[in-house]
Amino acid sequence: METVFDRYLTSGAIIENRGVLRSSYTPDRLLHRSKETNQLAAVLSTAIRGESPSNVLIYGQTGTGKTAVCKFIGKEIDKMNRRAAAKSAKGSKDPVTKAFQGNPVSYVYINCKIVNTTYGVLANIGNRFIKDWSEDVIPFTGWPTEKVYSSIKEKIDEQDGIILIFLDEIDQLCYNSGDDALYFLTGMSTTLKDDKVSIIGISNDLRFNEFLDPKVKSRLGEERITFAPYKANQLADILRQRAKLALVGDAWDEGVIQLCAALAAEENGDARKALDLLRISSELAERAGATTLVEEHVREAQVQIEKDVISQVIGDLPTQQKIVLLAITMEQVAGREKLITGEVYETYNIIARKLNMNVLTPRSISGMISELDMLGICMAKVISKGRYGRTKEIELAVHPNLVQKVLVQDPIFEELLAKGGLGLLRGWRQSRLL
DNA sequence: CATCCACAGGAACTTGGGGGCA
DNA sequence: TGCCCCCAAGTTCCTGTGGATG
Repeated sequence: METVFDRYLTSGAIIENRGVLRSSYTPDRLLHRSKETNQLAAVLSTAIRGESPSNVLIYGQTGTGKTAVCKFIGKEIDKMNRRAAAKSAKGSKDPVTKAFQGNPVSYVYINCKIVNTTYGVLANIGNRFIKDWSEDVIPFTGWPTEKVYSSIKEKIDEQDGIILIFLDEIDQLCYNSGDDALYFLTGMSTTLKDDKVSIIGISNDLRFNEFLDPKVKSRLGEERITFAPYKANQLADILRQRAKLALVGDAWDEGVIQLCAALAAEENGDARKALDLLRISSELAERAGATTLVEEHVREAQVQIEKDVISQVIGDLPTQQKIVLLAITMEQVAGREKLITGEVYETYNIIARKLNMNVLTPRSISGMISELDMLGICMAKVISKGRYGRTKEIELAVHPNLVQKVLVQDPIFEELLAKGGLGLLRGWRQSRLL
């Protein structure tokens, strides 16, 4: 019996192995990143030899392979550990293995965009490292941070071997909770009996550590590795490597690869973007029933990605921020081109009351407008209107229909938008005057 | 040229919901 | 049960400010 899922579940005419096209997939061989991989391996190998490990800061824009290289290194460490374990029984004379046996290496990878508090980072390290603790000894909240710190320090002290802590998007950690966490972690290696903790910070913001405590800053930045953006031809190599693994042999050609690479190269050589283009265009092509991927699909994919990203961001906004966005959108639909903070607040106030939501203070709304600006959903420029004060000039940066389309899916806005759409504002204004 | 508007945006504090520990 | 902690979201209080206006 045929179901609606069949055509999507059976191996497609174009895609054979979808996972390979995701940017989170780590291939066996990283193309065009051997220099960086070797640099990192060289720094970390001093730790493996038992010398005191350096901390490393890795810089590079999004999609330059920072995370991929770190995950690759992680895989290699796993390999080494397995090799050392296998050979230990026979009393190996292999010098590499010998070095490794003396200093087994373990590592944690933490994404600081997700775990962005001092407590969270420390608890994560504790829960993943401590061998003789059963899982999740440290609760996700409850303990004093100091206690988390001292107990993991104590356990690490007892344990043999080197510990590598990969902190991806380390800048997010600093924005959110200052340098407390890094202070703890960089301090850990100095207060332990032996040096055996190394922090590998990954950031796409070159200036994130400017305001850190100088001591933390210098300890953290002992070694620096910078990742340059990929060139178009390098991106093409990467795409070709993945396409061979992921796509049906004769369903794609060089032109498609070149186009994906060229479009991504325009966006600061972002490999993630390149892979997304290839993956989405293959999916679009398959869904359209095509048997070969052509350049037209790639162009469609580009439009699609753009829209998806924005929809995703808007959909994930907290309710109050959605109300602010709706206020800006409705004003704009009602014909106002440039709003100021006060006007947005007034409209926000009306909508929030219509929805029976709490009405927040102007200070909070001001902050939310700035956030919408940072997310690229609206543009908010601080201007001075002289006698008439200093404020932000606010303008929507996305299409109002897109906002409506996304917000209508939220049950909170469903009724309101289904009834009157974005044009309700004038009616409300008039009824308020009467 | 000082004034003063309408906020910007930092910082400390509060609230409410998660939890631990004795 | 009471007192301790963590954390995010929001509030309160605050000082700062570009430039049209009188």
